[in-house]
Amino acid sequence: MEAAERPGLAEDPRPVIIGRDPRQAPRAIVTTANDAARALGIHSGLSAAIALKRAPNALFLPPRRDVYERYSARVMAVLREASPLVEQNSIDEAACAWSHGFESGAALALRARILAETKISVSLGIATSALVAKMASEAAKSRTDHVVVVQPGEEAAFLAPLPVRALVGIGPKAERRVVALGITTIGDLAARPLEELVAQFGRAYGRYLHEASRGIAETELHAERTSKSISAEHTFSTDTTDRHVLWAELHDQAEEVAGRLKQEGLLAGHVAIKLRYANWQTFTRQVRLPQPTDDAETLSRGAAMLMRRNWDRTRAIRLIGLRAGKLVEADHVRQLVLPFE
DNA sequence: TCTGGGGTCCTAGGACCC
DNA sequence: TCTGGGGTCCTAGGACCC
Repeated sequence: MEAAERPGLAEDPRPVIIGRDPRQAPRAIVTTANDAARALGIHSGLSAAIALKRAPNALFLPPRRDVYERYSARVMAVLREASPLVEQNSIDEAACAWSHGFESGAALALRARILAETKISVSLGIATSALVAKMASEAAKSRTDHVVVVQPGEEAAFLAPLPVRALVGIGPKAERRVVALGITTIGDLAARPLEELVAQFGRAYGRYLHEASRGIAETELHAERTSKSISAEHTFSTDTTDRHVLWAELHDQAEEVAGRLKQEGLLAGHVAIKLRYANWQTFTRQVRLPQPTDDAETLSRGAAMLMRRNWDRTRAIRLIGLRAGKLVEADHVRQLVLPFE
C-alpha cells in the first residue's frame, strides 16, 4: 500500500521496512518489509532494533493505519460490487461468495479491476470453502498471475504437499508439537487417525486439524459479526512504576474504548486490565460492571480498581491495556432498562 | 538495544447447584 | 466420619491470526 502511495518506492533499491524507526521507538517491530530487506532476514514481527542491525541503511516508514484503512475500504467496495456476500476478516483479507465457477478468467478480471481502480495488487484464491480459498490465495502470492483455483474434490491434494505451518491454525507452538510426531506436511497430518490427533491436541483442536488438513471446512460465509471485545493497549518505551503515567494511560485507553463502543452501538458488561512486567510475565484481571456501559469514566474507574488490587508496585510495567468485554447491543439493553426508569 | 496492537477461540479449574 | 456426578457459569492464561 505504501508503494501505491509513494511513487518510486517500489523501485527503491534500499531495504524498506514498514515499522517505526528503532532510533525513535526502541521497542518497535517490523510490520512488513520489501524484498531487499527480506533478503537480509528481516520479516514481520522482528524487533526493529535487530532489523536496523541487519540493515543499517534501511528506510523505516512508520505504519499509517488510517491510510491503509482507506485503501482497504476501496478494495472492499469493489469486492461488494462483484459479490453478493463479502466477509471481511481483516484490513487486508476478505472471503467472497463467488458465482463464476472454478476457472481463473473471472478472478483474473477481478484482480485487474481492483488494480486499475485502487492501485492495490491483490492475490485471489478460488475454492469450495473460505479456509481452502485463503490458503490458495497464499499460494497465489508467489505466482505471477496472483490467482490459484482449487477444483472441487481437489482440496486435500492441493493441501497435501504444503508444510504443516501453512495450515491456518498451526502457529509456531503447534508446529513444533506436530513435527515432533513426525508430521511435516499437511498430507502427513491428514493421514493420521482422528483419535490420535484428539488424544494429542484435545477435542476441538484435534478435530479441527483432522478435518482442515483434508480440506474439509465450513462452506457457508457469515455476514458481519458484531465485536465481542474492544481493547486498547500500550507498550512503554521504558518500563515504568510511575502511577501517574499508568493512570493517565489507562484513562486515555478508557476514552478510546468508550468512543469505539459508542461508534458500534455497544455496551460493555466487563472491563479488564492487562499488565506485562519487564520479564514479559503477563496478567489479565477482569471485573463485572454493575450495568453495561459505554462511559469512559466507568471503564476507567473499574480499571483503576483492578490496578490497585492487582499491580505489584515494586514491579515496573512494560505494557498496560484496557479491554471492554461481554458486549451487548445498546438498543437491546435500552429496551430492557427503560421501563424501569 | 528482542519481542506492537487489536482481535478470536479454546481449555482448565473453581464455584455453585441439584 | 472422608466425599458421586453432571451441568453451567466465570475467570485467567495461552495459542493463533493479521
